[in-house]
Amino acid sequence: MPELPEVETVKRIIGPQIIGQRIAGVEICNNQVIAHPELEQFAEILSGRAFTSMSRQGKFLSFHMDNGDELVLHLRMTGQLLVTPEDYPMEKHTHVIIHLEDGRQIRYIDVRRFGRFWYLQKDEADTFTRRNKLGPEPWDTSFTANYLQTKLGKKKKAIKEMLHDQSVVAGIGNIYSDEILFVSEIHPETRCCELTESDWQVLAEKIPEILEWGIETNAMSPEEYLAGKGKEYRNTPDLRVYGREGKPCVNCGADMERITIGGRSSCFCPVCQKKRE
DNA sequence: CTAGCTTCCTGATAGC
DNA sequence: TGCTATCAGGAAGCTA
Repeated sequence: MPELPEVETVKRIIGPQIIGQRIAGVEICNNQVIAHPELEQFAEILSGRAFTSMSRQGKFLSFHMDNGDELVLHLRMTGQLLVTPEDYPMEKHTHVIIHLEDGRQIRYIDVRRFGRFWYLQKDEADTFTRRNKLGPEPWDTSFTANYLQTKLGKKKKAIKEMLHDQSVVAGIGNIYSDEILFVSEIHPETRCCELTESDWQVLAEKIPEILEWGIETNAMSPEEYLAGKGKEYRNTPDLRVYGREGKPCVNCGADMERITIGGRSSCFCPVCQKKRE
């Protein structure tokens, strides 16, 4: 699933291919993925605009337009963006096709159709995307051990669940939360109120470290991306934890275990990640 | 305010 | 072999 590192990867791959390009037309094959404005307006308003830059906030992607408008996209579970030649084979779950003036296309593919587009005109108040509810990026100066401890230190919820709360820190999903807790040597079920000051310090350090590592290992060429990696969002990042139930821990060799926390599967090493007493 | 449950959606996989 | 049931999960919406 695309999390912060994968969304950043999409931005880095797609951005350079489309910046400066003008939109010739928009085809919408499935209206569910357009959240705002109304369908007819969406295609109409995009046509003729040119892309000036791309940015990312948490798991939200933004395309900035030459007139100050902004196209926002959240990929949710299975959303994919591809820049293709005109005659590139069409994938089954293609919902939006943005035609560029040079003939290439930006295609939005989403098997489960949870992803959403919003088009915001310059100065239009964003009451739609909830980006204003996002917490800091992991690299913000405000993202510190003290911030985490103050925000979460009294909560009874499992730390694993709270790492997914986008208002605490933007960008973490189920895969990277497992990786983060593993390198932090914290059991995913540990209640936030049971974590020590040193745990919060480790988390404040490991969260940006793991997400940066994700971005670095995802690095790939646009050709590799189009050839199939775009489907996985990541370039075999060698996950140490996620999906390794029953396999040996890369640190100690013990069998990795899997449990369900807040409805999400969680993998961890029962030896390296002990619960706090 | 929080906790817990449901919804959205399809494809992969498990079980019979 | 072929059917049905379950699971996967980001985030919002709902109830208590």
